[in-house]
Amino acid sequence: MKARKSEDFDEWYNEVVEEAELCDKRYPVKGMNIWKPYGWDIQQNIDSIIRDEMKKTGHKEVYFPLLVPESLFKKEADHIKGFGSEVFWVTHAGDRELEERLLLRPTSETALYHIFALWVRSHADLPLKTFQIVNTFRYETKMTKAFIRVREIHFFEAHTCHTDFDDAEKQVAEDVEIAGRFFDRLSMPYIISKRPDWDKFAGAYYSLGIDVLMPSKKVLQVASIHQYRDNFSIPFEIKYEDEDGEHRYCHQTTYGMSERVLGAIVGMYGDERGIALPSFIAPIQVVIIPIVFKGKEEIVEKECEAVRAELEKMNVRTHTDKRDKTPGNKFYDWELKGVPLRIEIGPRDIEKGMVTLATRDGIKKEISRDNLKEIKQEMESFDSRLFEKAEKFLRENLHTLDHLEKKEGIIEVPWCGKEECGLQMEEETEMTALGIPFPEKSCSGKCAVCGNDAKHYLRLARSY
RNA sequence: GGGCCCGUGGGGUAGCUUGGCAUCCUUCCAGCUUGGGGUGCUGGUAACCCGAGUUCAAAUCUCGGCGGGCCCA
Repeated sequence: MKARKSEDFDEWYNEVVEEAELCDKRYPVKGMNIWKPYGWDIQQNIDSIIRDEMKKTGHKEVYFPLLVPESLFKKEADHIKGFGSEVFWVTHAGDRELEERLLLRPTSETALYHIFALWVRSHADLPLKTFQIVNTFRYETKMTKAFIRVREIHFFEAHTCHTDFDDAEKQVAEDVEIAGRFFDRLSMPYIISKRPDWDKFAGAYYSLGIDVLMPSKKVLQVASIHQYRDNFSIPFEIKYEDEDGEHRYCHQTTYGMSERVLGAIVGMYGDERGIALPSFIAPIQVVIIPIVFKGKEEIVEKECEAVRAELEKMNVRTHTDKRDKTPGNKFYDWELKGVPLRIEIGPRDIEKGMVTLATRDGIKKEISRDNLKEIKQEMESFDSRLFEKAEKFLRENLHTLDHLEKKEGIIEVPWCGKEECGLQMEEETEMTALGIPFPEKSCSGKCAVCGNDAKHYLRLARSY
């Protein structure tokens, strides 16, 4: 690594995603990178967390087509207004112009809801809880950045339909819980904010944004939860017959996340040596480095294999690095790739009946060969150290103020709730309004702009 | 949306002002050596983003495209 994380985070980030072999940025279409095997492995592990959560909460996995006819896309007015300028169009097949243009989904509402209208007939069909993990496309005009702003997005989206607003609200609450468990697995501290009306999702009644704080002290939105009310069900005619034979429109919600979660992991836990992975998603949780001396190859090799087998039996994902490189070289390699734990086995260890353990965050100790169970415990404490470090950073950079003041990180200032005051705060601080804290935090001060009684805190930060 | 900078082996670079021979480091491959924090030596593979123009001659000058990075709204 050439760039230093502590000095130039953005440059460090650009370098580390390639050096750690997460992606290859040389594909000749802007904003479309290649997932390398190691990076894809990690992303698959992240996906499996949310897939498990979805299944546990009664969502069914679906997979809808990539192309959406123009006529469907145009059904909800705000939605087109929000996404219209960033869709990729398919206009030709061979050299014949298509009768109706097709677009690559920037998100899948319009594709799904046309069909939901056919699936939902009666109250017995509700709630309808679905999700899919697909690629979506947005023509970003701003600067692209690996995993953080891309044009082909690896997207998780849950879509639900409900009998009424209250039932949809329950879904929003469940989504908040799911997010909590999801980010816990990743040892990742986050904040939830109810987005201001001028910044909610195109077509939503309201939006909750989940943000994390990157080392550059800019926030990164990693997930969103939307309450649509009947904004989509009316134009798409998603109706059901209730117990009394009345026809009613559904209320809907969505929950979405992307590979930005991986971007956040890279940014939040990495250091000058490379990335660091929470053990739950690390493709390799323990790497074994044989310390080979001439004449003792066989003993060392055997011992490594025995340890590997024992760890595998404990369901620890283990890899032995048998490459013909010096140990120091291998240490740097695996640190770059963020492997949580490293075990070194050499003649000295074998004599003593020990193995040498080194954690990715720099703790080195010996553990008894007969007590490899400890490894599980070591992984857990590694994960909690990751969390504590990131949590401390978030806490230190979240400032609750009683007046408007430009600060690094996230600020919370009293706000009367009027759009013009909010917009003025954005302008004066050169920050983006994230919204009001969720759950709501009581605020008794005076609006930092107009001086009237404040209704909420408004959170602001510079953002990616 | 507005402005600025940049594209040379896989990665990082020198050369460009003043047109002609493309430099060094690293990675990679082969061999020996070494092996508890980037061993050493020998040999090898490998590059001027694309297109057009100027010219006897273009990495170098001009225009366009594509790609990358930064700043401001």
